[in-house]
Amino acid sequence: MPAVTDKQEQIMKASLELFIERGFDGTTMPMISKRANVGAGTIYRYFDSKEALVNILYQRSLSAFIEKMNTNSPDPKLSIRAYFKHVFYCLVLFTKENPSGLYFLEIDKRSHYLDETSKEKMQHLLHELFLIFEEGKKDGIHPNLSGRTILSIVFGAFVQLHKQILAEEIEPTIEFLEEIEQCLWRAISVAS
Amino acid sequence: MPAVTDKQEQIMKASLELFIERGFDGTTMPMISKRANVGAGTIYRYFDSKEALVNILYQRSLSAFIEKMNTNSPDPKLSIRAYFKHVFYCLVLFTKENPSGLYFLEIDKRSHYLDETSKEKMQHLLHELFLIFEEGKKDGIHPNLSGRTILSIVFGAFVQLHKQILAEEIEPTIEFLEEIEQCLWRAISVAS
Amino acid sequence: MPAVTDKQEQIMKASLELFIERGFDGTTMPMISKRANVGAGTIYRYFDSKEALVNILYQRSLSAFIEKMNTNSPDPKLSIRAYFKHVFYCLVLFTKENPSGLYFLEIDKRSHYLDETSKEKMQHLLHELFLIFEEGKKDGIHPNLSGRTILSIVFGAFVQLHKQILAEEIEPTIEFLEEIEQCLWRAISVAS
Amino acid sequence: MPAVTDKQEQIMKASLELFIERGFDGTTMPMISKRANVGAGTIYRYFDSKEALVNILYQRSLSAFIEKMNTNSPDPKLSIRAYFKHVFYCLVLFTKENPSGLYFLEIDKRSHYLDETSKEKMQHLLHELFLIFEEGKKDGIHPNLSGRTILSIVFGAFVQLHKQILAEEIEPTIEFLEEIEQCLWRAISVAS
DNA sequence: GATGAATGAGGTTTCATTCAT
DNA sequence: AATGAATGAAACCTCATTCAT
Repeated sequence: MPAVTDKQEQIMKASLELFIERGFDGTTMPMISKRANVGAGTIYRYFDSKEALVNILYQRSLSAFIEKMNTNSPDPKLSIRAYFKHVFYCLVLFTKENPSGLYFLEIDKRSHYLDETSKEKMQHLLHELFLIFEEGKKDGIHPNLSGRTILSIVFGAFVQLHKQILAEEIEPTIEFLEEIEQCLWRAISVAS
Repeated sequence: MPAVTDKQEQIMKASLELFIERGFDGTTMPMISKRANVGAGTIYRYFDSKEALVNILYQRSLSAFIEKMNTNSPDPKLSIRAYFKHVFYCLVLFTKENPSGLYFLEIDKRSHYLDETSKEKMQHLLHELFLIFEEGKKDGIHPNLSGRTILSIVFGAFVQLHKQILAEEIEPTIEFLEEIEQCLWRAISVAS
Repeated sequence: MPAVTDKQEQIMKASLELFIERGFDGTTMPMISKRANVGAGTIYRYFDSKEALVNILYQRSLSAFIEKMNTNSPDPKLSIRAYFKHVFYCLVLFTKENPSGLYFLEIDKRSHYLDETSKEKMQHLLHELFLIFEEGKKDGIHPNLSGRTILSIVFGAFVQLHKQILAEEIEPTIEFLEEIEQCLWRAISVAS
Repeated sequence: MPAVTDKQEQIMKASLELFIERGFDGTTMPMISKRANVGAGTIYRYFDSKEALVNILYQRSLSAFIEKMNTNSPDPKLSIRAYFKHVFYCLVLFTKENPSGLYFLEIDKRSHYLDETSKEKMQHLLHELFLIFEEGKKDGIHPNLSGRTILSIVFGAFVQLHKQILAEEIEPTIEFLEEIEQCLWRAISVAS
């Protein structure tokens, strides 16, 4: 990924925030340019179009998340419990560093503004996780839940909690996060 | 609520579907009129504006859901476990009868197109449920989770699963639903 | 060709005039909508885009001209002199009925806004005339001039004269036109 | 006229080419700067604006043409036939040395981007030629054609032929040019 | 009551021009 | 002197809404 200029960073930050607040179609280019403190035309020096912008943000968020997932990852085959904890705290750290980035994990894959690359990239990540959780059934994951189902439960719950946190209706203390992690593990595992 | 004409019904059905598929801002009035097989002007005989339309749909969905919740409701004070099951199957039934209606349960309360009435109505429903789940801590609900947190987990997971079902990536058999209900209960309760 | 509504007619008239006065790129949609006394959006009910508009006008002008050429056409094989007179007075009549239409005969075939259909249609007309004038060499057309050259001379001169007439610097009396016709025939024929 | 720097020359060459290919309004400053291999800002070191640029080019082309016309010019009063030949070969030489410059001889004098100086300069040249061809009626020029008409025929035909040559649809051999010269003379003269 | 043609405000995007480097 | 990033006015086009039929 090439070096990113100052203006470009401002534009990406402003866009992400606005896409969270108002969605893609509810965000206008003038809104972005105003929030980013740049001229309307400047956005087009860095991004071909509004669609190109959202797709680049999407793919960047996804890449950043994947990179975090691959860093210090425990082997899921040794302990799915440890791996789940890893996934959970990746989500936590990712949202902490990049409070608006998580938004992209919840966009419907069929969104009319995502291009093929974006869709495939997300599909690929999900598929890898499916396999890992399927495999995990040997080691504590509830055998009646498919990998896909597990991901829906965990991501769905996490994203919803994150929204509450952003809205400052919930405060994410360390104790709270530990509680949630156990709670989601209980959901998808067999009692041990 | 006054009787609802045929055309009005077509318009509401088409709007709901489109709002799910493309979001509020991504849906245009011409799209709605075409899908509903009515003239563009006809929509304005029944709804003052696009915003009025989405708010009426939102409030209708909410009312329908609340009515279902109040029908044959077990007393949460007698058994929070039974009450939770009731809530869960209300969600299930509601989405079955009204596959697009659930969308409105997930709209961010800060959505720029919701009016005060819509927001308050949702706030009111959530508050009642908060109280019930808080109370339920005496009776099996995990004491470290706030009512708000519980709702986020349950709704977040449910909505995400529902999306997968709509996308036909998961099939909602009776066994599957029972499994999910237990799974979510495990998440929010203390082991018994 | 389908019936043409009133508004559509106004738009086409205004566009043609403006394309003559200012060229395609120098004409803006607001200019057209103002001259045609319609809203900016109305133009798009009838034409997909500015490019579609100019191409439809181009092809309509060409068709109208071709139709005029095919009406009461003398056989070029019998007398190329008579046929040339026919071509000349087709140009005259066409520009009289449709003062801006002639513009389209002079647009460079490589214009960046003409689509393939437009280019081919013009190419086809020119090709037919080439052949006729080539053939006419047996019968008075100067043998050293190619059909293409003849057309360039005749059309080039005619269009330039027409511009002067539009600018009211020349008055097109009947005598004047007869003079021009003879003058252009002298140019392309061998003295008889 | 001041010495012309290298960059300035590149810019003028690129502009002329593009104005021919795409017209004034269809040519953008970025296109010019790219074709001229200079920065966008550099153009503004040499020319105040896009309009100033086109007017300078216009007037330079005109001056160059006038200078060529005044060099070795035969006296039109001695032989209008010789003078016509001179004019014709001035056009030929001028377009050979400056293939895009001729473009400016055909621009409609009412072009919205020409300034008063440009229009007057052209008007002046045309007026001088008018007078000469009017005078020539004593000496072979057809008495029923006004000077203005004669110029329209000759310039119109010439410019159209030049376009075909640029498009490489006609090859301008010496024989061809002689033919054309005679052909245009036939058009505007009385048979001798 | 129902329609869809018409509108113009406002959307996305381009481009002539400026100015810090 | 030369550059090209930055700008915002204005381009093309869309769409919520109105209204004559």
